[in-house]
Amino acid sequence: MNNNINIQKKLQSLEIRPSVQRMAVMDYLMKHRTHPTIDTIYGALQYKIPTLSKTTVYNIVKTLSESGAIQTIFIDEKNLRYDAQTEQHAHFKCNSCGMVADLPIKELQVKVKNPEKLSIEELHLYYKGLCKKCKNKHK
Amino acid sequence: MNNNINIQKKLQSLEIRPSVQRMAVMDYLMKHRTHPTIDTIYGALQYKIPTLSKTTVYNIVKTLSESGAIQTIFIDEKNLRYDAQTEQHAHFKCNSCGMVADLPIKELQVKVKNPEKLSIEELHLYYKGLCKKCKNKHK
DNA sequence: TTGAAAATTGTAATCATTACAAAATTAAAA
DNA sequence: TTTTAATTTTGTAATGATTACAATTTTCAA
Repeated sequence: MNNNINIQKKLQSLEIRPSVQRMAVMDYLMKHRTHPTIDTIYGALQYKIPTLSKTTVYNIVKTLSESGAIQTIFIDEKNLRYDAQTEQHAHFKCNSCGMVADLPIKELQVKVKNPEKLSIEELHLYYKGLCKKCKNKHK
Repeated sequence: MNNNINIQKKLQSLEIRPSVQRMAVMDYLMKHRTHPTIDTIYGALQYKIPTLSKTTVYNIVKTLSESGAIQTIFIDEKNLRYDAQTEQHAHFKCNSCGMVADLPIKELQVKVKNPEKLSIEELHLYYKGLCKKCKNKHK
């Protein structure tokens, strides 16, 4: 698979050694835009890499997140979630089923009062509500 | 204190019985716009209400949050935080000291693609960066 | 005054995450 | 290639926030 080569290069460009485990996590996140939790990632990869440890998955997402290769999402009270899409976009969480989706931003214009001169580096946009399925059920 | 009467009325209007504990938590959140954690709230109130249990604080913020009296903030990987300000405003978290501040919104214009017809109910805006103190230290 | 419902409390359980040390792997030096 | 050091992975144990639950207390209405 030459997809692996891309991931390998991507990690190397961030000075992250492309171990089997790291490539697998990165690959999984790039192919599954579902904002998975650690458990989901671990559950999906443990068959491909039978020796995989959940601690390793924790270590890897930490490394990837600190280097900016992926994003950590704080939208759920239970688990952190991870996202390989690092360009700016909003997230939506269904308050009923817990599903998290991407919402591409078409237009964004925000101005906030900042008298304390806080040094702003990132902006995160989270929407909450009901997904289509849950909305219909609740009727 | 006639402040208590306001809080009492506020809770009653939301059909929440104004117990001593609930009034104290609501009062604390209204007076301390610091987005405290459960531990902070409990730590501050346990002297005034010596019988107070941390479980009660959990129960109360849940009740208040479900009724819309307060907001639950998902901005920190460790703890949930609570905010009595329920009008729309953004939050800022310092990536160094962890402090959370309010940022009043002067102007907001967002349009997102929503092909899945997700039923959007709320929007949360989170900024992250460095507060003034931490910014200066890091130099 | 009494009894039912609601709220509070303390303890135990759960569960996500982190700490840590040992084992395995990789890269670099000789 | 062999040796050595650094890095990564792994499993287990610890931590810490939150929840479950049952007992107690308080409140409210009959």
